[in-house]
Amino acid sequence: MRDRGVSTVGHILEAAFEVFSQNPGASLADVAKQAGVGRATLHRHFSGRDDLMIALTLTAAKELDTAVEEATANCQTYTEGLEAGLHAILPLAARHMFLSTEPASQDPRVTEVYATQTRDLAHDIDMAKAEGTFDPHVPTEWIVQGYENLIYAGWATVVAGDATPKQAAALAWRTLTRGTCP
Amino acid sequence: MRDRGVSTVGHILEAAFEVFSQNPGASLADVAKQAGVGRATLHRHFSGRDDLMIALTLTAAKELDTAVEEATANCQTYTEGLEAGLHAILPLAARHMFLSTEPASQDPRVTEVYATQTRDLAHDIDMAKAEGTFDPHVPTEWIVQGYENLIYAGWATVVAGDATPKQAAALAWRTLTRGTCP
DNA sequence: CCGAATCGAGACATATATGTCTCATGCGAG
DNA sequence: CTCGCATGAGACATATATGTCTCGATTCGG
Repeated sequence: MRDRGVSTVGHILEAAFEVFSQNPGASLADVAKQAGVGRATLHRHFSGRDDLMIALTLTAAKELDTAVEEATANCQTYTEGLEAGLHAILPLAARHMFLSTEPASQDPRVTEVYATQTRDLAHDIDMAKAEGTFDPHVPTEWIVQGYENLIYAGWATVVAGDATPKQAAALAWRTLTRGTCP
Repeated sequence: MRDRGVSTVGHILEAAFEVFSQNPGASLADVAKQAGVGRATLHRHFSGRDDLMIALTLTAAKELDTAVEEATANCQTYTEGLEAGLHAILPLAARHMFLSTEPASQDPRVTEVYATQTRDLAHDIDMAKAEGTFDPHVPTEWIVQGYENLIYAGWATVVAGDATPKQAAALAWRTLTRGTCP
């Protein structure tokens, strides 16, 4: 197999992340232009908008998975893993957030990916509860939401120029665990 | 002036909040249908999509302002005010969140409203810092982001059926101030 | 060098969203 | 009751997004 095909698909996906991050309603022509490919070429690889969105979701999930696995490889506890994972996810948050505002895809692979991600995160949080990191009286569902949304808050802070990714991740973790009190 | 005109505009705005909350890319026809008015009637009151979005933004800002002012009328401290404001804002978050993903409007009224909101919140947080509620070493910009995003997290928790609005607001405030540690 | 595959550009048809217009209807004011 | 006004329904034109197709250029393997 030539690598040109793979490269083209990669360019399109990368361009789609950039364009849709800035404007979720952008046209496929905008994506093709950003990717530096013809509009027809985009359609050669993705049958349409839905198909592209599904590919973006699966790509994003894989990127996330890889980044988290790599970051948590040497972690001894679930608590450390969650903190390291937060640091790993934050720089990737921008490209993935627009997907959450997308009308829910009916594709079974997409729904399964989301379910797996949430389930795994909830599991790790439950384990971290057992390690004494989180109050057992606080619902795990809430901590999941807090984890995800504080990552988004961190990314927003980075975009605003008010922190580096590392600083933002540290603030997010501190807030989730100890809050912002003195 | 008859009240029918006002009522129609109100219905359209209300419908737009509902429709765009679920699908930011919905058509104006969808909005008109949800509002129970003709498509032409919508165009009689709003020149187009942009005009409608601006009206939604200003309406949302006014709703927020009213709710917060009412909730904080009897508060003695800035800290109490922030907590009461969080409780007041959370139930309204759903209708406003989609506006933040909208491509930034160039309308001066919109940009000014956003600037004022953020400035006021930052001011209150600075005052609450002086009251000892927040660590002065934590950037105010971060606390602003945390405040806003934990509200969103709370709303998401409510939508998921995992908490009541009151519970979610309490969890958000607790997390922002003390975190989720035991 | 030759052939196959892929690509960019662009023409073309279609679908949807948008904006404007007309006309008949309903409802309240006078 | 009659008039006037806002409305609903729908026709109409336009713009944009989308999906398909063709053709010539480029690139890589043989």
